[in-house]
Amino acid sequence: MGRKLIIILGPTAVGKTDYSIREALKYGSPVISCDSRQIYREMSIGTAVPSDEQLAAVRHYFIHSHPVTGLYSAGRYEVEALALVERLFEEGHDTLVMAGGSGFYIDAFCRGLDDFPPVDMELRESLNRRLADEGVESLRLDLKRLDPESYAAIDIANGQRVLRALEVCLSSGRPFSSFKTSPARKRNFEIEKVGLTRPRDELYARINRRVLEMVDAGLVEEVAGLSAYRHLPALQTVGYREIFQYLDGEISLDRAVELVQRNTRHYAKRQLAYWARDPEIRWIPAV
RNA sequence: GGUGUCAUAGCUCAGUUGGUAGAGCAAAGGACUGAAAAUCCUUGUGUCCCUGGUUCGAUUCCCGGUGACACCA
Repeated sequence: MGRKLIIILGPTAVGKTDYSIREALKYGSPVISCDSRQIYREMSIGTAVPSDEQLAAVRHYFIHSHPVTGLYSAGRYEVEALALVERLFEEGHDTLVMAGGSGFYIDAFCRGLDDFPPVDMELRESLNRRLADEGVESLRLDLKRLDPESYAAIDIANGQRVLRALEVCLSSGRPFSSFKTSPARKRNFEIEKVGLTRPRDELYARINRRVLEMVDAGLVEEVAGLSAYRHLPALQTVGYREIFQYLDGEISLDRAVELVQRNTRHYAKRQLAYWARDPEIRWIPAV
């Protein structure tokens, strides 16, 4: 019997959770979440994790599984999710269900990332300070010298990208580009990608409504309780940054809600652009 | 009912000494190899309220209409 893994993807608020639970029940599979924010233990309302009933109905992995204080990444997800999937297949599953909206994590899982050296956090912090103080140009010049190939290939207007390439060069003593071999790692199971779609106006209406529901459910309290962590990458998240601004007295609650709605719409748009070029996805209307 | 002000992009408005227009926001399109709900790039959107007049030419000036707002009755 061939082993198969079905990935259910789609923009935020399209209806992945309901659909994935139905699929999981059909195959007797757990749901393996692929969501870069729902993995965090301390975040619930603002990340729209499945409800308690849904979590009780089907076993979920990578929901509330990691602390916000630990640095997470697509690379770690690739390793951890692959190990889990391997184990579940060994235990006798022949069809598994994965669901999530983090396109980069899905790609890391399906195709793999190259092996880059581990990041020195002190180096990253000092580069971040340089980026803030001196601007991108400063980092750009170093990258041009150390790794002209990356300099030509990456988006040099993007400070985060320039910083990443440079930190790999500096910590390894080798050009960032020399690590990129794009191996397209083979997986020993079949992968089927199913994309859920809705008309744009319907999706946006669902997003707007869900943000209001989050506020009713206590989003402001959840965010207030996380203020000690607000500078961590995990909290650089739609729905959290805007509420922090409200709690700081910079904007009204109404304005914060509007911004969360708008930024969530922008996020959905970015997700759709990311997947638009993936020919492996079979798109079906969400119901 | 009278007087005045206004009517331009989806919204808020700027502007054209008469040569058919531009900002912000909203919106749309795109990039992506360990921060990815992050980060970065690109782009418009038009019966200039309607009729008529003056003019080579009116969104701009004039007459009338319609609507909104303010004040006076």
